[in-house]
Amino acid sequence: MGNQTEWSERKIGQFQSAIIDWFKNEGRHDLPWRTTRDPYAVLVSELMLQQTQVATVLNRGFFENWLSKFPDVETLAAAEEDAILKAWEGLGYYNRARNLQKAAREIVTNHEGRFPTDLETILTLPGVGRYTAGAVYSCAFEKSAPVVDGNVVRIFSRIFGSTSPVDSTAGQKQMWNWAEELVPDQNAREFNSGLMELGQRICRKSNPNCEECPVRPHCSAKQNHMALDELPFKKNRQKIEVKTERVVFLRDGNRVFLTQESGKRRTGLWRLPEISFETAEKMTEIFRMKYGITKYRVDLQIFRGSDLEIANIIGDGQWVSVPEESDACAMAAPYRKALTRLVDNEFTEPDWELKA
DNA sequence: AACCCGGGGAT
DNA sequence: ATCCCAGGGTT
Repeated sequence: MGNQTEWSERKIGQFQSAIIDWFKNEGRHDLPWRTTRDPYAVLVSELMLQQTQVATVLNRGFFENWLSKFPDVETLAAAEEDAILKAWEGLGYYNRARNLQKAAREIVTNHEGRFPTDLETILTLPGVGRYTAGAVYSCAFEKSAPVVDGNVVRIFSRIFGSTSPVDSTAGQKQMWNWAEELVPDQNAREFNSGLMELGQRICRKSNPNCEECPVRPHCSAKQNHMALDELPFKKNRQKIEVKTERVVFLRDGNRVFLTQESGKRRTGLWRLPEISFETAEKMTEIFRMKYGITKYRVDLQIFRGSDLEIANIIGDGQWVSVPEESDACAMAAPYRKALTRLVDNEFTEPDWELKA
């Protein structure tokens, strides 16, 4: 398999038209980021959608909420970090929110507040890689640039029956070469959006709906009866590690003690204070839950503490009122869930103790 | 090239 | 329980 499709101009044109027509007829044109051509709004959507499913952004109103709080680059550039993290709470990959603000600040200070209109300059914005630059360029400015996301990778690997690993530099390069060759000069927005939506809804990871696929005649994997579920081929699967995390629930009346993350992970977000194994040994465990983060499977254990243990808490913290101040704190999803449940139990059942 | 960064939807 | 999602940045 070389770097070119070896498709004729005529076949390429048929493929492009099939995708564009399918998008025009079957695409979801009501998605909030598709009813606008504001490049800032499109950028917001693309950052939110990085490694995040459409349903997650859509169903919880993250996009609309963000734009209501930060309607333009000037507002976002001037916003407090606490506010942007709170608006991003639950989406994960919180550096995306910080990068979005950095990008807004660069547009304000380096580009006179006007969103850059050429692909190369868009690509220089923080948090914007080749995919996001191409998506903004084609979807907001309706100009031609290739995009390769997880959907496009899946479609191309099946269309071209490619078994070379996509989680490699060579495999990625191949994908981008195909995208460059296939993206049309006109209607790049419809083509790129259609390609991705086709991957999301028809050319799915498992159980693809080939019957309704507009490019089925062009699909090498389908025509050659290859196992579609095994494409795209990947060589490496990540190994999961198990970790135990011990945190403390400190309550004083209607206030709880929280600390702020300062490492590389979930930086700036508030959490239940972490304690050592030795400190935890002297306390009573009241609640336990499991959650996954990146490559870890975390067993989260929550202990009841008193003011005396604050000296043993890692990092700086402060007492916050419940629910007023605690609701305003940006917290990672597991701690938000735990706190909600802890507070709920605490104020309804004085001597509760729950470990499952 | 390998690794890190969250959380959840779907199976 | 596992894969993977409208990826990008750092090492």
